[in-house]
Amino acid sequence: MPDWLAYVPRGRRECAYANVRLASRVIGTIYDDALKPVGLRAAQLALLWAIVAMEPVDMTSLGRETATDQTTLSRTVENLRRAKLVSVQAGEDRRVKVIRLTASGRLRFAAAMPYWERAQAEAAKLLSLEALQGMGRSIRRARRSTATEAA
Amino acid sequence: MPDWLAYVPRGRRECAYANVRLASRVIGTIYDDALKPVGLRAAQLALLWAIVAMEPVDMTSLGRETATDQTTLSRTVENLRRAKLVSVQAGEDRRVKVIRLTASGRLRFAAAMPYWERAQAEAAKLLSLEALQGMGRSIRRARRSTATEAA
DNA sequence: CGGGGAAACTTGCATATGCAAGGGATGGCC
DNA sequence: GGCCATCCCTTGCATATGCAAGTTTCCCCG
Repeated sequence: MPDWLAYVPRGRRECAYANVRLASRVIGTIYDDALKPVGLRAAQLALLWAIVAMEPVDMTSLGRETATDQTTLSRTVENLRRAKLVSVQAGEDRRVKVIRLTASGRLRFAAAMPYWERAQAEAAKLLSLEALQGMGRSIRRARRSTATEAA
Repeated sequence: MPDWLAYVPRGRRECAYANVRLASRVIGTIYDDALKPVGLRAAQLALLWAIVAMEPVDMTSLGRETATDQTTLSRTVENLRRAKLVSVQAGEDRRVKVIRLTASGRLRFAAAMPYWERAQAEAAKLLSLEALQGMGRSIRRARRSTATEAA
């Protein structure tokens, strides 16, 4: 048997990325389906959620907290802006863009919540939300500490 | 405090999708970086890996096992084909496409393994690979049973 | 055999994702 | 006051992702 065959995912050596991406796709589909009635994609609600928690917020902070590349945010935020869910204004420092929810963004966010609840319940049937939460916490903690030591 | 504020992720109600997507992005970056020397993206290695395990395999089976939409596969497999890592031929049933690794696909896969090991080790610092594996298993199990009951 | 429906894949469109490179604004340093 | 390094964001390119709709091939049933 050639060496590389030993790496084939038989037994217990599974690729961490393959697992997390599988989970991401499956869970994402659940949320996308559930949120269809409010016309939001799962990723959009997640981004709105972060903005709700942080507003008024600039692109850089948002990227840092959500571990998202600037360039991705630049465009996903623009999508939310086109949908009139957020406003984007130049800050006092005019390099900075200040992002806020609009009134209709708040309404849409609130309207999404019951559907989000259902998706969350659906997801809970597939995997442990607690495990997921632990995973998120541990990643965020690790990122914070590496950011600190890099500074 | 308006009702919707209660849903802001303070305390313990975190969105499952936000967590899994965060993990997916962070882990994906680790693997992408690690695999740069062999010129593979993490997603491409994951797909090659599935093909290695299943070849010769058709699009539909590959999609079922990896929980990937047909249309996504249609294009990601085409990318691998352009890179000459896999071959795609019409099956006996000419609707079916039969996917196999090429010789150079095998070499590249083998070459990627040491870098994959490093990425895997790096990922293990951020989260529990065992937890991730359990999550993957539980999702796959659930999907199999729903597929069965739908049949 | 000859339709018609079903199966397997592809194409059109839209979003998300990120690296490399670019553009404008700031601020510190002279 | 002017210059340049730096910061913040955007654009160009490439990949991944999936729904809706289309195309080709197959097979069953009459």
